Amino acid sequence: MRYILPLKYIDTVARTGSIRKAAEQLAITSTALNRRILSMEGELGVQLFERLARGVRLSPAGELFIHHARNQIADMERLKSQIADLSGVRRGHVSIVCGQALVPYFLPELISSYRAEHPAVTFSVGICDREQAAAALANYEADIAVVFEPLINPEFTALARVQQQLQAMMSYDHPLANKKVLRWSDIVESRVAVPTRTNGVRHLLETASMRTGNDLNIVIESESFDFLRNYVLHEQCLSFQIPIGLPADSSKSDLLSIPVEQRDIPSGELCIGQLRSRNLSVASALFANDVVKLMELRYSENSEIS
Amino acid sequence: MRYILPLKYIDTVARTGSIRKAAEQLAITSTALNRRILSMEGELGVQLFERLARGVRLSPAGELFIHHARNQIADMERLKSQIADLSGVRRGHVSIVCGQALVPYFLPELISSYRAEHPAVTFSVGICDREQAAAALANYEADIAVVFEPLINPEFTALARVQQQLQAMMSYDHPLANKKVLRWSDIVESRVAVPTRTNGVRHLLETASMRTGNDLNIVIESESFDFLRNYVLHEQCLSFQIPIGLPADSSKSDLLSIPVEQRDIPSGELCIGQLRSRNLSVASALFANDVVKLMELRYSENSEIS
DNA sequence: GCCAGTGCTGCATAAAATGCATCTAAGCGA
DNA sequence: TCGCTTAGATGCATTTTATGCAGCACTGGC
Repeated sequence: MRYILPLKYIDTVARTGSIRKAAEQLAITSTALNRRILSMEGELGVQLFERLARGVRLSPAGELFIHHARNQIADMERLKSQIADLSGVRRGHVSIVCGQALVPYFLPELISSYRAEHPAVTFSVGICDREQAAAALANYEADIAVVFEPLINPEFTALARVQQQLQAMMSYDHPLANKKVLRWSDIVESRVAVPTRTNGVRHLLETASMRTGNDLNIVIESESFDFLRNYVLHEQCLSFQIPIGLPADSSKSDLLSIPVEQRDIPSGELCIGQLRSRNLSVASALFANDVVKLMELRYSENSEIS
Repeated sequence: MRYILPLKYIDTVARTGSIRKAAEQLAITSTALNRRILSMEGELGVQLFERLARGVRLSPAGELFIHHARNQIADMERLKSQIADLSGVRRGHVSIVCGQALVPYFLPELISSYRAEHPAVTFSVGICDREQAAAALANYEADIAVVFEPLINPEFTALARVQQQLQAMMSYDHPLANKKVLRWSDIVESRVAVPTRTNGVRHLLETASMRTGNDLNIVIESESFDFLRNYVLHEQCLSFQIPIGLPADSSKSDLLSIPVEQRDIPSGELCIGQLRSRNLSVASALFANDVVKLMELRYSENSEIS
């Protein structure tokens, strides 16, 4: 869309923090881009960017403007998707950010079944921690975020929340393997492999640790759940996951997972959210709706039973 | 704003229903306007307008587009108002539509006191019936509507509602002048001067009339409350008004107003609303907030006492 | 069947955006 | 302190885009 172009230009400059870099990305000369910005500033009568020696930075007015611009760009996408809908084809793009727990089973299954119904809809999936997820929504880089234990933020609105009881993962020959439920005392006496501090699961563990005064016996810390999982196959220690990150049929797994007593570590919240007061495209809204339905179907009532 | 221009062009064409008329209004040639529309349609790959012999009409895709366009135009206004806010001046424009009851006291008082605080904010006030109010909001011609007994419509969202008990107005020498409360039987036995059917007050009267089977003894029907009011000064008959259309100090009035028993004619709802999912400009939002506060202060709890 | 009114098109012109070469200013390192 | 590099700004020629004029084809009403 031609008429949206000025907004995209400014958005790119804001993201790159440099007119020249943005110009390169946009495949035009820095001169042209520079002038567009100057003329836009002229029309508004306000400086959108502060000029620094090493580039540009959004001014307060620019912050307002960029929010507006991104909103309009997103709105345009939504409009195109709606118009495409009229012609019978359901097109569009859905951009998601999520925590690692969604990666192994939940999202792949859901997206593939969604795409089976709507083949013209494309997806981008970013994996990140809770803070980055919030930033991605705020930047309009993502339409939807699905995160465990989200940071409280008035800018975001939750479409659904479900409780997720912490699960301990171990090999079948682990000393605790015969237990039905793990207590905090079991955990502190075991070696554990845990995710890094930006992660929601780690956050729950830290909270329990603070509350009881018991330190965890951490032998491995990694940002990758996949790595932790693989490590537990080799050394007799515990790792942790939430139900949504486990296979629906637990018998098929090469690892044993046992729920952790809720009195010791309370359930965390898995939350799907979007930027408040933002209108999602048809495709995104529909997909978000599917996520909500499946989340609630699987984890709404009986989340305390593994 | 240059980059919004294409949207304004299309908006104007949609409003006038003719490219040539719109072109005239926009002070360009029809050729230029025509081409802009063609190119926009080309980019979208959809016809925005159906071409008729006598002009153009929005196609389904055009309906979607025009909604988007008006939203963006309004958003731009909001942005400019926010940016102006940064520089310390609270500028902006507030466009209101309302029923006649707001005309004599409520809105003039409130707007003048608002403007005393924010002299750079300008107002436009349209007087219309409930249906027109809904249309004005939907067309983005008005930001806020204040109407009595609004038509139910999922497109609109109410910022506040207060109950308004019907008041009968009469001269001080009217036979019913000594009553504290009027009953339906009093009304049907009197001559009455009533507003036209599009009005909310009339709607309440009609409902009561239907329910009881008693016809009103209508001697004058007028769309102007002002006229009705003046008429009651000359002939001994009843007219009707809601509290918000009466002076705060009733002793200052040249007419007597007596509440109508609620069991006979239930209170109607005075409602301030906006288009759902629309972001108001700073000025509009602030003013709407003032309206809500004053409405609730005056009429929230004790609306049954005149 | 005319006529007024509509949207659309070819061509010349006006306006705007772009690119190139260049300028000025500010941080960085020796 | 003195280059050196990098940033955004600017003058000018060029390309691209938008506009206006004259005229066309079509439609509905009188």
